[in-house]
Amino acid sequence: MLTVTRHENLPADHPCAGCEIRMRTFCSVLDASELEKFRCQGSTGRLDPGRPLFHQGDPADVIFNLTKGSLRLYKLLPDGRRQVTGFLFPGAFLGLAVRDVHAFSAEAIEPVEVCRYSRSRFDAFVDEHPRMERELYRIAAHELALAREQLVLLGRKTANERLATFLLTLLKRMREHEPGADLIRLPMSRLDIADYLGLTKETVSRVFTAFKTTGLIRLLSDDQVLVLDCAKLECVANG
Amino acid sequence: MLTVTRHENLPADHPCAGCEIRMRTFCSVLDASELEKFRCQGSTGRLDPGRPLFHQGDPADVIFNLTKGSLRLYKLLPDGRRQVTGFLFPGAFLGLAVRDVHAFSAEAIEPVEVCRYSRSRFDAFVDEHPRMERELYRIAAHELALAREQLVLLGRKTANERLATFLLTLLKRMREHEPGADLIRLPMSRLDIADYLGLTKETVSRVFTAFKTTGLIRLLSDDQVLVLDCAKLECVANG
DNA sequence: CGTCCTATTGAACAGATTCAATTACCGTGG
DNA sequence: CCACGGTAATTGAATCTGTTCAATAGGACG
Repeated sequence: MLTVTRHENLPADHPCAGCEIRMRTFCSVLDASELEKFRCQGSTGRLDPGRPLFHQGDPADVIFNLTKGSLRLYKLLPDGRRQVTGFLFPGAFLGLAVRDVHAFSAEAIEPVEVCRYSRSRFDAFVDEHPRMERELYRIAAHELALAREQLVLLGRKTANERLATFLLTLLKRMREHEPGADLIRLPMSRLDIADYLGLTKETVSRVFTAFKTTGLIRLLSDDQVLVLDCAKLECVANG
Repeated sequence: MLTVTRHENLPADHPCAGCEIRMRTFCSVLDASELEKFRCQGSTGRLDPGRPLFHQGDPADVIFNLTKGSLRLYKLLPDGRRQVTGFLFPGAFLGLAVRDVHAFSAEAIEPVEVCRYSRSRFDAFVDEHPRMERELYRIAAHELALAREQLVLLGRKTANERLATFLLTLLKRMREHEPGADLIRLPMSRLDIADYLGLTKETVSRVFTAFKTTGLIRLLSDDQVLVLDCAKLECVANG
């Protein structure tokens, strides 16, 4: 979602003080010591894989900074069909719903650590710091652009194109941290990927196999993908 | 997208002065006479059906208030596949891209009238009126929520569910203006609907026929749908 | 009344799903 | 160290939903 940066000015006892990632989103407005003001009591949270951080419909009175692990965000249909709307990685903020309840659920994919902040105190801060509004707007507008790209993927792309696009997005994210990287880690299951791409886990698996066969990727393990031919993958991604 | 309201304080020579709809979005901050400050020279625009207001990639230096008619917003894949990301109706604002170029194209569906405003003057105004930022954020967050609902539709719903959901959305919009209404006008073609719902025009047509056959709707004409059984339509929409 | 465009309908087809079976992997305990 | 059990991933075959391509019908307009 957004690039991250090292933080330098957190109190030593801060739960995030040991982790090297830090949300850059608010950096222009909010440094880490400012952020500190909104910390909740018992501000650190740990989640085992599969555990929910919150569910759709839960009151959105806390905001989170994901400091370790990864999350899936999803919506459910009444009969249980699931659409994963996104994956979050360390550095991401979540819980910034406009409504007072969450519009989707958030679950840990791997062991997760989050920092909790008081929503009401954060809101009050925003009231007093108008430039924060601009930051929030920027974030929402960025997410909106991403969501619309995903509309194109879900509405018009084939299974091959979907998975290729997905892998390239992850690769691009990797390369923001580590230029030239070609190894993608997939903490999420095939089912998660399928529910993100509007496919079934079987189809995702078959497309992985097809990409292996055609020399686009190599699977080092279920969750480690080596991108062998990035250019060709981009061709596949865009039809 | 957003409810509209009458305007009372526009100059008599304003191109929007004759139309009864007005964007309510900025009402808490911006009244119509304020908005007036951002008007461009030759601020009224008219568009014939099928004509573009702007294309993906065009510089986003003007913002528009749609005062008459309707627009489709869409993105294209290199090979011409199209995903319609939304339809806009009178009262809608558009052109508020964060980037300096548009991320999608906008075309008239019916004869359209827009009011043009200077983007740079508007931006300057926003700089001076922090509460505008909040308004912009609210809008973006709302659109984001809608886009995510559409992700569920495209990723996980069947053709029947998609069309039922679409008709209900339009009906709900109608009923905000006119409670109890059961007649939907469809200014867009079957192809537009198909490209919005991730289907083909043939499938859309077939589902319309199926809905007619099962007594859910009646087609008064190609672009007039009478909803006969709203409750049952809702059942279809949610699986 | 004829033309043009859109919508509808039909029939064959295709891509993805479903259901079922097999394989691979990982941690546990003998 | 290896056998075992459980979970996730892969593969196969049949099926199905929606697409594609083609033909027909319907409406608006000159």
